[in-house]
Amino acid sequence: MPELPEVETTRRGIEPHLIGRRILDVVVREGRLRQPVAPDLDRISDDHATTVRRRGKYLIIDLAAQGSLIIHLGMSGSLRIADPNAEFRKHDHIVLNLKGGRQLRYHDPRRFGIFLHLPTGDPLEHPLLRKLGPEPLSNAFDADHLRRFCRSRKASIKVTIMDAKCVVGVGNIYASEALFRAGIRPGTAARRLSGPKCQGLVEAIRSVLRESIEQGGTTLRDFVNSDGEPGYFRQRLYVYDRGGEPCRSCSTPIRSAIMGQRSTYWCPSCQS
DNA sequence: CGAACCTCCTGCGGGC
DNA sequence: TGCCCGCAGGAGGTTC
Repeated sequence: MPELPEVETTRRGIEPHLIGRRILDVVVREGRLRQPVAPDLDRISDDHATTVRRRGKYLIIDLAAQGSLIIHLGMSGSLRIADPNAEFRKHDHIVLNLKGGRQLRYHDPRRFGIFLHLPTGDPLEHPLLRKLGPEPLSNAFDADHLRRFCRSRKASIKVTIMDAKCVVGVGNIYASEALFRAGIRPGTAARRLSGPKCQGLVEAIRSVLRESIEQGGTTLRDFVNSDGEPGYFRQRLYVYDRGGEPCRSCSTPIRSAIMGQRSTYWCPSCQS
């Protein structure tokens, strides 16, 4: 499931194929995503991308003349650079034919993703992006910010760091992993986190995301990069999806519970 | 405002 | 072996 590292891996993969490369045409094979895909998406034909950015888990492709594209991979989405002669797979929903004999394919079995065209305006001001919290790898995300955000929260720290208004890009996998690194139990009330604990958690979130990006993200089932390859961070997960298995640090069985309607994992010995 | 819950969808895996 | 059921999950929307 794409979180920040997987989206960043995708961004890095597609960027060199898109910048300055003319879009010959667009084919929407299945437009029923989380929001309907614009039926006139092919009006971006003959245009080209000037930048490929990421904001949280959203990808933004700025076009030279026709505004921008906002793409979210949802639960099971992926963007791949493909050979136009390669057969379509089930769930290849949107195809951009690029000059130079390549295709960008948006693939999304569960169709929780988003593929929007904004003809005009700043994509960062779009309602989906406008209220997002700070980027975890930016200076705006620090212990002070986290502490202030947590202060008014009755919810657990795990649910809190998954809230995009607190910090973007931290999904279910990295929430559990970051809390393990920081030695904080996921069920701890957010408002009860001390300053030093907030500092440690900020650093843990940053390090786990950075390292996962270096490994090309985490592949549990669906995620592949723009070349169709999986990410390799899964083998570095300490707690996620390891319920009942021995902690990789102290051998205590990893516990799991549902928090915020999401499966959550922690080591009862390493995290207090 | 925050918190809890619902919803979209398909693939997979457990159980029988 | 094969079928069926339930679950997984990002995040906006709804309700209280």
